[in-house]
Amino acid sequence: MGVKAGGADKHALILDAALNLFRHYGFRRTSMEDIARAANVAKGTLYLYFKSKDELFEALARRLAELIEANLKAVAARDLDTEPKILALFDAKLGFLYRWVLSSPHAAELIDSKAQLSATIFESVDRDFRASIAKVLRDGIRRGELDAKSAGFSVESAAETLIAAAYGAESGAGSEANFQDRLARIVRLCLRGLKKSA
Amino acid sequence: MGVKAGGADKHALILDAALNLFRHYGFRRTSMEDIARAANVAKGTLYLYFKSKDELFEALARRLAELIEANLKAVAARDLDTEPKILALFDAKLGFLYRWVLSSPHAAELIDSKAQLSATIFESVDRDFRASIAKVLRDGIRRGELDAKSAGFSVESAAETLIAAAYGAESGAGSEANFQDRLARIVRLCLRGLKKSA
Amino acid sequence: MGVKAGGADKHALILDAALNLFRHYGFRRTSMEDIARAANVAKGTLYLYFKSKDELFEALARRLAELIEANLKAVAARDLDTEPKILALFDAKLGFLYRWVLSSPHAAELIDSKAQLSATIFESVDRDFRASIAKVLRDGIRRGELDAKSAGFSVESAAETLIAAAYGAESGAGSEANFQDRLARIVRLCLRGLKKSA
Amino acid sequence: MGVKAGGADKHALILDAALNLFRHYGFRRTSMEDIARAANVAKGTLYLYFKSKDELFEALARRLAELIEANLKAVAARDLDTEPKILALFDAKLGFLYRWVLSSPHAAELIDSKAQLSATIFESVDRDFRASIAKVLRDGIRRGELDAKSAGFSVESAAETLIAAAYGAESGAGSEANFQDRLARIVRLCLRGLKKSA
DNA sequence: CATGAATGAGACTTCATTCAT
DNA sequence: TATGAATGAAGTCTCATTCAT
Repeated sequence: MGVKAGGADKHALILDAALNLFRHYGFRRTSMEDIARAANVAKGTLYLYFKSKDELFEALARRLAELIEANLKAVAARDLDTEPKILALFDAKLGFLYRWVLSSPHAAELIDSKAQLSATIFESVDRDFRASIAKVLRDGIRRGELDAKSAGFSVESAAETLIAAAYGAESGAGSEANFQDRLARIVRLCLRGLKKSA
Repeated sequence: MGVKAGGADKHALILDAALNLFRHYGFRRTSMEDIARAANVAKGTLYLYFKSKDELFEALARRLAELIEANLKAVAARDLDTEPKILALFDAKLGFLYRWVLSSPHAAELIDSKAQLSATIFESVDRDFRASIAKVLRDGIRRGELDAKSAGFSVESAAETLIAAAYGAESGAGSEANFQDRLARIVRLCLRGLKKSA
Repeated sequence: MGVKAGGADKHALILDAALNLFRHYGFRRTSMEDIARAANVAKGTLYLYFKSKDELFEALARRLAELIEANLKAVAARDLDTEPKILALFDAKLGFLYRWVLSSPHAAELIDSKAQLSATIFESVDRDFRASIAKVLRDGIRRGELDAKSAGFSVESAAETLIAAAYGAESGAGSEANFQDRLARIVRLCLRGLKKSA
Repeated sequence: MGVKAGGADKHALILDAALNLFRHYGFRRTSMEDIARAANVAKGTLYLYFKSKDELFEALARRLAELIEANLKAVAARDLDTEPKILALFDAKLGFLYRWVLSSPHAAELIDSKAQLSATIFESVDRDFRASIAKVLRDGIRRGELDAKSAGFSVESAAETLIAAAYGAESGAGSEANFQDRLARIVRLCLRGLKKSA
């Protein structure tokens, strides 16, 4: 996952192996045995680093969340126009997620696996993300490009709606290119819906 | 699923029990034993009606698809304005799906379970759905309410984008009310994006 | 089994179907369902004619035994030389058995299935058979062709030994032609061993 | 099987337990649970050593084949007269098989169980065996004791016929003593049939 | 820290047999 | 007699987790 653990950090090594297998075979079809083999450690070793298969999965989710958080921070610092910025933010979160999880044929299972769990982990990321999007919208409104109010939306509602719509870009996208396309079109369409009507 | 089979039609009885359990516990956590118990039949009886657990699931998917198809047909026949019609169509498909599947904490697993399978089964429904949405958009354009072209979309592209966006209404909606709200807002926002810019 | 039951005698009809299936798929791999289907009756009907699967098998064995007994009687009445008569007797029993049972890839299972059972059923056939063979040997001795004594055998012992040897003709014969060949050679060799040493 | 593994070699321990149970109850009537219990291991442990019940059986067959092969080699090296040698060879193969398999009431099933499988495994043993028998016959011919040709047999045909006949010693022998008796008589009778007719 | 043999609950599926019609 | 839907015991195999070394 970007972090190509050499051999020292078994924790990361195991997580890498696990993510890889989960993406290819799904959570359930991947046995602890498989993970151990892929990580070149003994089965028992997994339990030295993770209390259970579920906790291993949780750690994975946590790591993804951290990486996304970092991505978001980096994008937030960049100076971009409204639409490019929105797109960049979506790419930092959704795009990243797509590449590492959603593109898997077992995405659904992975997301489901411990839905509540993931929810907790991604909560703060989601909050930050919503705030970032809202901020961009607010900037756009301040600059007179957008006008949520006349469209009947509060800024928060507009942000939430935009985000929800963007999540739809994944459903059955098939390829990342297609996913990016859809995402761009959804964003474009929604932003147009938020434009000041002359 | 609406059809509360009395005791005669065991096929439906079993499917009802299964859907119920799948929604509550997910596909894998629901054993054939559980289904049998819930349907008040013996384990072996399940195999008189369905060759395997997978086929049982398939039958369930097929039934959902049929019901959705029927819903869509009914809505398509109604005479409504653009936005209400779009919403009604989405409700006939997404709303229905939400109520029976997506609202489950195990929705993802259910959708994933036999992704390819479901894909095949829902293919024709999806096609019809896309066609219906596109038709409404075309009508809107003809009546001068919408103008996809000036928004930079072909009708097909607009329909696809709208549909994708609408699918996002589900992600973490939490409750049907919230889901309906989001859906309405997404549709409103997107349609506004397709309005003729004065 | 020669008796091609028309439709009146369900008893025989079922046995025919069963033997056929047993030969092709073995006792265990043949379900009562299969037999019922092949016999064009309902599963429950089987239980009107046979108390259980085992009893059905038993009836089959009994029928085979009867047919063999009849065969033996017919051959015993024929006027033949020593070797041809021995061969004819073996064909009436072993050959018949080979054609209907031993040639099956599941012969072993069929023979085993209820070994004790079959033993009882075939006991009298075996006794008659041994007696017939012994009689032929005695005739041969009387005619001066054979001389069991100088070979170190009593007539009974010679008969038993010859029969045992002949049973070996089946083991891995592969085809009936091969089986017949082996049988002929074994008989020839053994009879030569019983010849008066000049 | 002679090798009473203490507790270290579970592989052998399991095979011993399995052979024992198979002999008493047959292949199918013996469940993996039974084998596990008899070997004092957990069900899952069986699958650490054998991929499936069938493979367990296969391993058993292979082990028997190896032991027989060793037996044959030992006997082949001994310097014995024609008849004793033939008997010793038969005992090394058939006798051994009788003691470990054929004496079981479920012998047939065991032999049948995976007939093709066993066939492959025992193929080379059988080939060696046939060669050994043929060699003894050839030696006997060279020494002038036997004369296959005047009996109308080639050496190979004589060997094959003798072997086939010997296999008959098993059918319904009842006890090993009886089996050995029959075997001895069959061999004696057949060898007498191959003697030079003065 | 690391190993991997061992465990055993639990899952799916088959099929001989019964019984209400 | 005849039916065939229903039963449920029994069987094979998987895999997360533990623990002695």
